[in-house]
Amino acid sequence: MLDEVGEGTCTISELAAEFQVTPRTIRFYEDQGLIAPARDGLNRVYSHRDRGRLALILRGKRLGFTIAEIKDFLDLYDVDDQQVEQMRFLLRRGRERQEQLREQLRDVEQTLAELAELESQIVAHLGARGAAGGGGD
Amino acid sequence: MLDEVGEGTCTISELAAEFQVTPRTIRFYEDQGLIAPARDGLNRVYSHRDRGRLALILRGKRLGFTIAEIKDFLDLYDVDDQQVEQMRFLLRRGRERQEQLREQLRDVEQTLAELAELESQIVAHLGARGAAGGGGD
DNA sequence: CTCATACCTTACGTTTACGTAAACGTCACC
DNA sequence: GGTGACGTTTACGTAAACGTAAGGTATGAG
Repeated sequence: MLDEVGEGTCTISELAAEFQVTPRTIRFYEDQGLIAPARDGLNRVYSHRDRGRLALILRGKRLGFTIAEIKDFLDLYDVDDQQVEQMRFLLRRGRERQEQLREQLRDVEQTLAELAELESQIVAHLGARGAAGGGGD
Repeated sequence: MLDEVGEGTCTISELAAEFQVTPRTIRFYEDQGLIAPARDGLNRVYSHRDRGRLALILRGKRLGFTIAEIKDFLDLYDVDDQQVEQMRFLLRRGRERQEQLREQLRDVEQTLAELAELESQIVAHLGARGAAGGGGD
C-alpha cells in the first residue's frame, strides 16, 4: 500500500463507487476539463476538493445542463467569490433553464390530461362490450 | 397548378413551413413510420389527417419522447374500434406512459425547486455585496 | 515466474434526430 | 432551351455522453 499520498484522498474507482458512476465517466469529465485530480505516477488521486467538484458536476447534470455549461458553471465556483459579473451570468442561465422547465411542465401536464381522457374512453369502450377492462392489476 | 389532388392538401415544404420544421425532418418521420402521406407520382401530398399527426409528433418531441415512443403513441390514436385485445394493450401502454410522465413531472418540479434555491442563493450573495442583482429586467 | 487486480491510454462504437450534400427529375417561365 | 424553384432518393456527417474493448503498466500474492 504505497498510496499514502494524503489523508482525504481516494482512487478513481472509490470515487466512482461513492457517486454511483463509472470510472470512465470521471475520466471523461477530466478530458472535458471539469476536474483535474493530482497524480501519483500515472494514477489519479482525488482530494476532498475534487469530490466537491464531482458533486457539483452531477448536480449540474441533474439540472439538465450540458457538460460544457457545467464547465462554465464550475469555473464560476473556482474563482474565489469575487466575480460579481460571472454570478450574474449564472443567474441568467439558471433563470433561462427555469423557463424551459416550466414550459416542459405545462406540456407534460397537458399530455397527462389527454392520456387520462384517452384511458377513460378506452375503459368505457371496453366496458360497453361487457369486457371489464380493469387491466388486471 | 396541377396539384389538384384534394382540398385540404399541401406539399412537404408548405407543411414544413407551417410547423417550423424542415422537409428533411418530415421525411425522416416518414422513414420511421410515423406518417404516411399520399403520393402524386413521387411527390408527397399531405392531408388534414397528416397535419394532425405531425402536430402530435411535434408535441411528443417537446415532451422529450423518442421517435419510437411517439410511434407507439400515434398508433394509440389510430385505433379502429373493434379490437378488444388491442384496446387492452393500448390501455396498458397508456397507463405506463402516465407513470413515466408523473415521474418526469416530479423530476422537473424538483429541478425547478433546486434552481429556485440556487437563484436565491446567488441573489443573496450579490445582494450582500451591495450590488443589486435583480438581473436588470 | 505467473497470476490476478487495479490502474492507465487510445480509440472506435452507440444512440437519437436530424443536417447536409450529391445527383437527378420536372415543371413553369422568358 | 436554359434557368431556377421545388421535388425526389441515397447516404455519409454530427453532437452528447459516455460504453467498451484492446493493449500496456505496476504491484502484491502464491
